Amino acid sequence: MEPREEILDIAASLFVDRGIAATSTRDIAEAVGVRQASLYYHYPCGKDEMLAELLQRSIRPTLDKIEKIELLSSQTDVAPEVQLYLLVILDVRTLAKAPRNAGVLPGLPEVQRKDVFEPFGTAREELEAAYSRFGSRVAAARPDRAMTPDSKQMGTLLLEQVEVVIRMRSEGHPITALVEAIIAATCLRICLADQASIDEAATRAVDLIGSLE
Amino acid sequence: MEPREEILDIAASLFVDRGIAATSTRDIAEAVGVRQASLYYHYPCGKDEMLAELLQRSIRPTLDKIEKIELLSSQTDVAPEVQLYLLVILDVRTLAKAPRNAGVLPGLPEVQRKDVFEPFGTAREELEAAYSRFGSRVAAARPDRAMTPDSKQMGTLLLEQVEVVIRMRSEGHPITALVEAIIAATCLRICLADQASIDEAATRAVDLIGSLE
DNA sequence: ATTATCTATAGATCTATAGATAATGC
DNA sequence: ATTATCTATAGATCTATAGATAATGC
Repeated sequence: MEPREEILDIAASLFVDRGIAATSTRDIAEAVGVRQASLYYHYPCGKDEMLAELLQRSIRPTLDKIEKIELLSSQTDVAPEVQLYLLVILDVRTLAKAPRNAGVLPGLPEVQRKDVFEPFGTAREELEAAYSRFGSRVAAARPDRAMTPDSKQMGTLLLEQVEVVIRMRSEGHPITALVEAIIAATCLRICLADQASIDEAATRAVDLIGSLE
Repeated sequence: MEPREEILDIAASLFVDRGIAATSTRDIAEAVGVRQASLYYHYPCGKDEMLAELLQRSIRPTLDKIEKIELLSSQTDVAPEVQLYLLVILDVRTLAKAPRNAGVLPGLPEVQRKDVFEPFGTAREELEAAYSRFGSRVAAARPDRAMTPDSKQMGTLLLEQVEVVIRMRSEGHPITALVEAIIAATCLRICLADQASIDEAATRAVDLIGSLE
């Protein structure tokens, strides 16, 4: 691994384990096996620059996936349940694969207050909007509307549901196919989908997912 | 409010907004309107002591609630679905009322590494064990066991589900009765409860909750 | 005498820069 | 000449303590 990449990887693991402010440039340098000042050769702006790069990379490949799903849905006929199921599975997998579980970083208050957080924040809003759109479409077809959250709450609830993956990883749980399926099913249930349509969506999604990854 | 209490409240809000390491004793003192050194009169051990007290208070009143629910269930006949529903609602309300949304603190990596975290950590494990126990009892009665997580995963999933409340508060969403009901219903669905038994549990829970609060 | 604050500061970090050194590639 | 590291350090914090001061309660 080139030095810049190695520094970033080690910074990620320290940031995730201890937080940003609690990680000094010296800590990073020591873990890398280099002098503190040498980090500035690769990252002239220090920790913030490393953080910015980590956030940049975690601005989910998922945003691209949304476009792909919507494109696919405009070409062939894909039920709303299947669209949501696909989005959830792809997002869960992205989070499950993120190196060092870097998905925790955007949730840290000290990170959210930094300037470098901004682009990530707007990207996250787009993602939430997509969840809100997909979820509302599933719920719209249901008879019993009493328990339906408004569409903004819906977006938040679905996004939080998917991000449970981040917390499971933090606690050391492996993200198995069963966990994936449970989270996807839970999301559909939040939109009041019944068991039959969930099972069907799961089957359809498995067929389609290859063409989206 | 007495000074010690006011300091704690302001510390909580700064810790939640910026993290612990990123909040200096000076920041706290300024917000309180007192000199930095004066904090040590009330909190001789500084920030760690404040944090310890905040964690102490958030070691959920919920642990008491578990005992109450189990006591009640041993006296009268309470369906497993109702027991879980009650636990979730009481836990959600506890988190919803926590001052300054202090429930975020135990989730911060810098907090988890501190010595003062330990008692909180074991309390959280007890809570997770209770969720695991309650959830497994609901799932045990269901015919379709394929989608059931093992009981350790179950505990984590349910606990994470309830803690979505913390994240919703962080994002500014009010925790309405509808949100409460959705979270409780989602927890039951994770245990594969069907809609009819969820509706029934909700009704029964409303009757019983007064005697537990 | 006790309580609650203050001022001043020692000592410990931590970041980021300046300038030296060595190795590599043309 | 460029690249990648190093040593040394200025300047900016930040914590926690010592000791002074003022107000309160016996």
